[in-house]
Amino acid sequence: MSAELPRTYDPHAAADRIYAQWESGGAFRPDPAAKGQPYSIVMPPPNVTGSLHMGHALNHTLQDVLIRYKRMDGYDALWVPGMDHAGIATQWVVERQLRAQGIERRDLGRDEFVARVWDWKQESGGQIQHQLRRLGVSCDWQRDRFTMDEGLSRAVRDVFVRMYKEGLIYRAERLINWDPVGMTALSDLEVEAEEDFQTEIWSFAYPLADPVPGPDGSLVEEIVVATTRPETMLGDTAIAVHPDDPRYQHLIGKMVRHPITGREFAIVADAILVDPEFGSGAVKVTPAHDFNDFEVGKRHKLPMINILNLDGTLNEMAGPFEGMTVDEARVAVKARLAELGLDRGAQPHTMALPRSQRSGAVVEPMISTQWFVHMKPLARPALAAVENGFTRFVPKQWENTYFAWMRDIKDWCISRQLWWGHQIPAWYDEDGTVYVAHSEEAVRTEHGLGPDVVLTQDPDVLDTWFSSALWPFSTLGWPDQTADLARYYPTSVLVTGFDIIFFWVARMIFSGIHQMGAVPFKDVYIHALVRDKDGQKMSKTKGNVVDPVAVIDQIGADAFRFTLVSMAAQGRDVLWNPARAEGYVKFQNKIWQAFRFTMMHLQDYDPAAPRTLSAYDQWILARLGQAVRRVRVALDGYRFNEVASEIYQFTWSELCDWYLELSKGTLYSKDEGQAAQAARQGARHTLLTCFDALVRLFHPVMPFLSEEIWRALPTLDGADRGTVMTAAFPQAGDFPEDAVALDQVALIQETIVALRRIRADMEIAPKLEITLRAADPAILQRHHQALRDLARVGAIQAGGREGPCATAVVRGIDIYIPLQGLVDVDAERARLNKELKKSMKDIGSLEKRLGNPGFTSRAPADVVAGFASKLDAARARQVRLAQALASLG
RNA sequence: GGGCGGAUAGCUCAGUCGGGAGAGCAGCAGCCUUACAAGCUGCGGGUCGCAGGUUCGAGCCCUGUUCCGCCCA
Repeated sequence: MSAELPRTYDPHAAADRIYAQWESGGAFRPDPAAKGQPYSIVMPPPNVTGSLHMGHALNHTLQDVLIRYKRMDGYDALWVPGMDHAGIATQWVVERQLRAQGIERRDLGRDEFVARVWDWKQESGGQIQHQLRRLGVSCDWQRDRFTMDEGLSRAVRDVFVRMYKEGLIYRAERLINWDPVGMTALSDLEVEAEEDFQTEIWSFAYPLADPVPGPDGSLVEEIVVATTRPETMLGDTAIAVHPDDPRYQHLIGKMVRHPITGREFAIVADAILVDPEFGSGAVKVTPAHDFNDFEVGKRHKLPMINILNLDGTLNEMAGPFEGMTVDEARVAVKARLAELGLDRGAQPHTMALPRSQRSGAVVEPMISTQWFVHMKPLARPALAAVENGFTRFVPKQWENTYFAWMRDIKDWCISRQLWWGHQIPAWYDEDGTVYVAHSEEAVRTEHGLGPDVVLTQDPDVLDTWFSSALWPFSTLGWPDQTADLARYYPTSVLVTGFDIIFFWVARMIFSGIHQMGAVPFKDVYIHALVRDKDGQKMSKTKGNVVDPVAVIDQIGADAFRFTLVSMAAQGRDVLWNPARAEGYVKFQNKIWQAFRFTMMHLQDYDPAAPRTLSAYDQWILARLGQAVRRVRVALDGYRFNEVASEIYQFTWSELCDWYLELSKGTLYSKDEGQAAQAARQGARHTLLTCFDALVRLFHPVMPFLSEEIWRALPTLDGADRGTVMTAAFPQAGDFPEDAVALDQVALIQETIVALRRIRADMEIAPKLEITLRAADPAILQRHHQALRDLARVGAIQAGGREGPCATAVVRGIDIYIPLQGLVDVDAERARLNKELKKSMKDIGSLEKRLGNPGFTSRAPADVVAGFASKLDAARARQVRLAQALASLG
């Protein structure tokens, strides 16, 4: 059989085939008949325009690890996949394609354009889902949902109508963020600050309508203001100064004249807006184009003058500057004011420039009528839910981020001037009266409007996140009371990145509470961003993007996943380092080699034959049990890097480095005696047992490799094993502790390590056998084979030191290695001196600690006792080493 | 300006009771030993950012501080 196994593992050979078998075999679907509780996850829906990036790969790998673990552990595990319609992004993709054919969106008309978007979605949308399959995700594709599909659209309309009727959604004229390139309103969250934008702060003078005497008696004819946006002065409707500023007391309430339009307006006192330390201490106020000024306008009942068109050019209110872009107007206004002799100079200035997350355009605050969600009433229970632990953030520190945002929440602008998305279920009659209902028909019925009344639906669509906020229940069939909804809501855990805590997590929480009366998930596991190995964010412009699909092509999904899992430490960025990945490719191969070894020795395995288990067999099984316990604890605590670490350590450092080597003596023995045969069957049985459990243990992380090995392993009854996906996840109790075996093998390991060290230090040729001598060699003799195989020990004799010997002190026992003809005595003397020095340092530190009365009296007794016994052992060792040294003369 | 996170071996990072500092990679030395040279064996390498404090005892807790990153305004 082993002859059929390739010498090296090819991660690509069977991956696609295995995945197809899982999927067609229904292994991804939940099993309501499972003995355990439901365990459910809804996938953060990737954008339909997206392709797989490292963040997705990490996100989905972690979810897959959890869902595979729980599924194997007997839970009725459901993982719902899906995609997001990504309003702006998708509209842009399709618009760009049409434009390449010379077609403009507006020429097609709305219905035709939306139809084209659907066509595009059918053909090339969602390639990310194919890429996710490459990664091995085990979500239930039969439950695949899309935020624009019929069911979810109904949920969106339903929520909108309900919340409108509850007064939680309203339409109003407000200052909003306007994207002049995307030509749509944006929510606060969709505006990103470009930090460290270098500009200037430019000062100019407003002439007073009537000059007044200043404090010193001279005539004051102007007031100087400073701004980073000179063009907005066309919309100024006040000047503000601090009420306590002595420089301006005499000007409060006086009027200035607009140097371009001639309008007159007042100098007002406002303690909130004005920082007297900043600039001249006087601020121009443009209520229609600045959020702070808007508040000032409300406080002082100032008029609002909108100077911008929707495309960002200046409108008729800008007089001679009409039609210019903001940038052009800035230059022109400055020039005009300079001509008028009002320029008062400029200073370099660094600021944060608001940009649209999608289009990159500079966002303009603009007065506009839009739809909003009234947030305060929704935020209150959403805060309480997390405060009271109904939803738990992991790592916990993210709760603070959530709280901070929720406590200071602003109303949410949900309307977007786009065509692709959920059109707002609101209709207007010719008087502009608004009616909200599920459909035009419902509007007519509910409001008794006859067919003669002309109704027009609101052309705007809803923010994509409005539908994403419903995802945990809309995907399960809500508003219908489906069986899925009853069984799988609330979901068990949400796995996502911290960058969308506000966009998505928070909104799902208040939506779930409001619509369902229960939080949407019990845990939120927040993972980090994937950066490059130098900690830089991956971006196309930097050219440091790593394509996960290319990595999978190169090293396979399993090694890729294992790498991601091993790097997913809580509260830390994931720095993608190819060197780490390379290490796990080697690990994958290591598993393969151990598997080949196992299969080689299982050829003659007979489950029915008598077998005896050696101390090594019992030892590795006990260690396996410990590894299983630790892996489970790590999985339950979302400590993914520890999961990887435990699997790696056990497989390589315990199973391969020790057990396989220790078992060779038995396995390769030619002894045909009954005892030897039973021992061989015992070792074979242990190999099978280990691999059988080990592949189940690492299946959630490395699904393909585990499946290949699982299917190749023989079964006790010769029956088909089925898929490892639905095999039971190992329990620690399957492999009980065996204190005697653990202790005995630990002693042999220590002995072997000590002997190897002596051999290396003293440069004893690897092929030369050494002789051991000890006062009571019984235990060494019992493990003679292991000592021979792992440390080239020849004879083991009873006795003490005779002639020049090297000395190993293991657990207070002296073991002598006669050096006759092996090595020169000086080398051993040097070695012993080195050991002795170490030992004395050791004793010094222990004595110091135990000599401290504060320690002995205050530290817990078991801790003190622990150190005391360490000191005893260290002293004994020192004596032995000194004797050995003396014996060399 | 407010908040959060990080700083531990040459590099990348673990370190969840406060009880003698760890891994992988890199480095050095030796090995083709019957699963694996994508391997095996051994070795060297640390002022746990800095300064205080609490404690018998601090990488870990507290205060301050420097630098880096992120979020919010």
